[in-house]
Amino acid sequence: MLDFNKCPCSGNNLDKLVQPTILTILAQEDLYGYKIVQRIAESPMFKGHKPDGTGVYRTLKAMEQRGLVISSRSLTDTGPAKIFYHITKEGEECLSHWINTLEEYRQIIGMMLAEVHNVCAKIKRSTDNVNLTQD
Amino acid sequence: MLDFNKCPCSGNNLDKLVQPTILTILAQEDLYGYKIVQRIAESPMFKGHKPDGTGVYRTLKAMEQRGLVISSRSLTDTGPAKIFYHITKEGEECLSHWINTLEEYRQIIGMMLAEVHNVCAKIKRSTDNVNLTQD
DNA sequence: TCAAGCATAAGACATTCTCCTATAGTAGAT
DNA sequence: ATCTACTATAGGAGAATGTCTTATGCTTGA
Repeated sequence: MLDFNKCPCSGNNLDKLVQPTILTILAQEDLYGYKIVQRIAESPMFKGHKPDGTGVYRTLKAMEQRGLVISSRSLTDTGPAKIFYHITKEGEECLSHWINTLEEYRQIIGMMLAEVHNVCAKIKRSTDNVNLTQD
Repeated sequence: MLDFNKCPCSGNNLDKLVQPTILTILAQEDLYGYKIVQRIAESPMFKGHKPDGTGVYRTLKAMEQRGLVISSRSLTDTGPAKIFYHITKEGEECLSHWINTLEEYRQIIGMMLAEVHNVCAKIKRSTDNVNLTQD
């Protein structure tokens, strides 16, 4: 039997939206990787379930190379070394681009939804008809 | 200078939604790979730009292995061999699951949008203030 | 007969994801 | 005192995905 929990139809496909999530977090305050992981976990799309830490650290480094954020080691702190990330002007610009893109995504998903609804309703009707005939 | 056209903030991140798109297409009529590629291209998220054919063919095979669709070679046709795909009961069930998932995605993106809007407005205000002070 | 489009698909490389492991410091419990 | 759990970062490896090139062979029209 098909396990729909392991099917993309049950979600867990919004991974690529981690980047705007990080930018949104950093637009509000400078933070280090570990805390960013926790904040991402709190975001609506992760619902408390932490994303892979390694992935986030690597994403942050990639984002720094692309000039969206800059990092600095914390000097004041005792405890394990933290690497704080600060959003750049380009990062802010990138985030404002995301508004258009997210709006487009929402529209596209809305259109898909309308179509899927439509198609599923048709399927249901024809299934019901079969059942009626059989009864 | 950062090229935002190559940034995910400019879109092209909805690749994983190819599967529900295929299911939606096949829920309406049996079709073969090449035509499916064209239909996907027509879908709102691809805006006329064709997805990679190899990828679609492989996705279809994977979907068949998962029991969402079944294939059959066309017998009647002259011309190059076509492999028609037909949606299964499980495929239809999967598609109906997608309704919930897409609805959730739309909600999540809506929440993200609200937050990004909010944050960008703050950034804009503080930038404006700096400009005012400078003038 | 030549080019363009139809139709499928393997190969190969790049990118991305995820799991496992390693490090090292801190805080609280037993 | 020492042990466990948590904080904090990160490399390595293999799996999964994505994408580009190439190959095959048929059809249609110039």
